[in-house]
Amino acid sequence: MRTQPRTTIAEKLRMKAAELTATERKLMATLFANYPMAGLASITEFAREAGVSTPSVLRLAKKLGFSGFPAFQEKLRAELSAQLQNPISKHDRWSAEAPDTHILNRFATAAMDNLSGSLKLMDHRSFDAVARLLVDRRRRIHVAGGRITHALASYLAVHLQMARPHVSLIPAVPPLWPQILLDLGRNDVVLIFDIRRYDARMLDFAASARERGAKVVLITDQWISPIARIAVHSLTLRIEAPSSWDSNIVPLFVAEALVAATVNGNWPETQARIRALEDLTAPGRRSR
Amino acid sequence: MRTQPRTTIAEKLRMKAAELTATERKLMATLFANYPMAGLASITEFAREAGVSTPSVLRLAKKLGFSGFPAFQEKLRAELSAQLQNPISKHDRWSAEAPDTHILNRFATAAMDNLSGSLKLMDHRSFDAVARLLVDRRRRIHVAGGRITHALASYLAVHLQMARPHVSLIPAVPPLWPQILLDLGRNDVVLIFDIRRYDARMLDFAASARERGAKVVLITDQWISPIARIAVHSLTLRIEAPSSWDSNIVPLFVAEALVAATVNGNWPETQARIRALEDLTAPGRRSR
DNA sequence: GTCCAACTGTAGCAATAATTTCAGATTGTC
DNA sequence: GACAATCTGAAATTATTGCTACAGTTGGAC
Repeated sequence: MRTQPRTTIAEKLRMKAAELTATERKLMATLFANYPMAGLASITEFAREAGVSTPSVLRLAKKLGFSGFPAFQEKLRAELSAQLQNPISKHDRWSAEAPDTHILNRFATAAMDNLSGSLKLMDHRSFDAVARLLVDRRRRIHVAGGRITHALASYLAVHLQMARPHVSLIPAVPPLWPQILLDLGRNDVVLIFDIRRYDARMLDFAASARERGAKVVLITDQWISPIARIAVHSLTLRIEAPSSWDSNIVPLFVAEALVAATVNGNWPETQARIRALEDLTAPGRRSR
Repeated sequence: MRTQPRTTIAEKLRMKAAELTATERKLMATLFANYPMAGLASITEFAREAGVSTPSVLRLAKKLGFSGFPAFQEKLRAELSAQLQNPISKHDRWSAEAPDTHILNRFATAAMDNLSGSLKLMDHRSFDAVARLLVDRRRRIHVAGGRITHALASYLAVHLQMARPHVSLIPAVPPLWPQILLDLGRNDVVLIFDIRRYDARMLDFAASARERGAKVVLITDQWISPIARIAVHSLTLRIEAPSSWDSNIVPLFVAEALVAATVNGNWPETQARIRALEDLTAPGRRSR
């Protein structure tokens, strides 16, 4: 006995996702945002919810093989009914179809715990102070990361470069560092990602940067890198994961939040910069 | 904020049970037999199901205080929707001191929504299929990303390299791609991050890779990159952020989950590999 | 630039659902 | 058995939904 229909509408949608049009994907997203309830209202309401026209809903229903909207809706009801009958399918799961022990669900739980843990651990005034440094256009920003965190540093640098001038990524190659240190001074900010398996050379680099007057900002894990003693601001995060390695989701989260804070801190200049950037990227056509 | 309406229709019905007429009790029984699905069909069907006439249904709805059948039905939907709502919303406030409008809290909320939304959008069987490809030691893995997502690709490549052999990062420089394509064949897997502002050159690359027999795997956003048509597996994610740019937290999440799945898929070999790697990293103290 | 194909929304029409009206059925009371 | 009060469903009416036709728009190919 099967409790779930052969192929659910959710599955059909995922299978056909590639061949859906932009409006149809809007509908798909709306439906998934509140599955399957969003599809149980009238076709008019569903369309309005997704911000598309009623015929678009109809076209999607037909694309999925239904004779019309009522048939589509009836299928949704049937699915829901089957799901409600089956007590095992606790709807409070992430990916309702996958078991709790599935790696996706375990990672999702861990990510949530890390995130909420980090926000409690982190001092939001330190965050604001770092954001102020990044907003200040007179300062030069250098972003560094270790072997694992270099990708994060790179990500942050790329985004900061879009938001403001004078941002550079410190290469992952220690022999190149001396010449960078040479030019550091009081107006420089060195933002370092240092997560356990702390790199001794990174500590040396941070110390030298500070000696030369640069402000060192640290993003680290709950075991706290030794660079914290040198840094003017440290953001401490939780990074545990159900795997052999730590999770860098929260560090990325902080990086993105810092970028957003930088952008918000001086929106007019950032906006002008983005415009100029787009003109350079697509020299042919005018930006809309 | 309450998740459950003050009094549900079920409660109202039980309270008023005494003053209901015989036909109305039939309706009540029918509704309870399959609560609340039975009431979500049209008034006609519900009436037929219970073996009464449509006006009787209407009278019951009015007796319960609703303006008409649609209002009654909407209430049922709202109840069900609240019941199905997943418990992420239950998570209490992040950093209690900072206001809700603080960028950290806003980002945290967005990240959570994206995560839960992505897990609904994503097909976990596709995820498993991708994981199986990554576990297979005979295949060569190539990871690619666009301008923004290159950092993610790099992150994934670095971690996969620790877990298994034959992993390479495709450089962010399109002129270098032809020589990579040259060597692609049936045993190659090309894993591409493509998030909106889709890169046309990346599409060409993916198409060429497929022509040569490589398996293309795509990680994309809810607007779905055109590469999806070429890929054997596509993972669709939600990436909206309260900022000028999209958030890459969820793509990173998937990358980490894929690494974990790869490691789990063949733990003995991975473990041996990590040991060997550590010996090479610290060449001075050769073990035994 | 021009064309073509695919996509999307507006507007009007047909189908169905929801509501009202009213006549018949039922029940209990004297 | 007659009457009144209440309940119920058939039929008619109204409101709304679902569907179709068509035309404007977009984006890509050449």
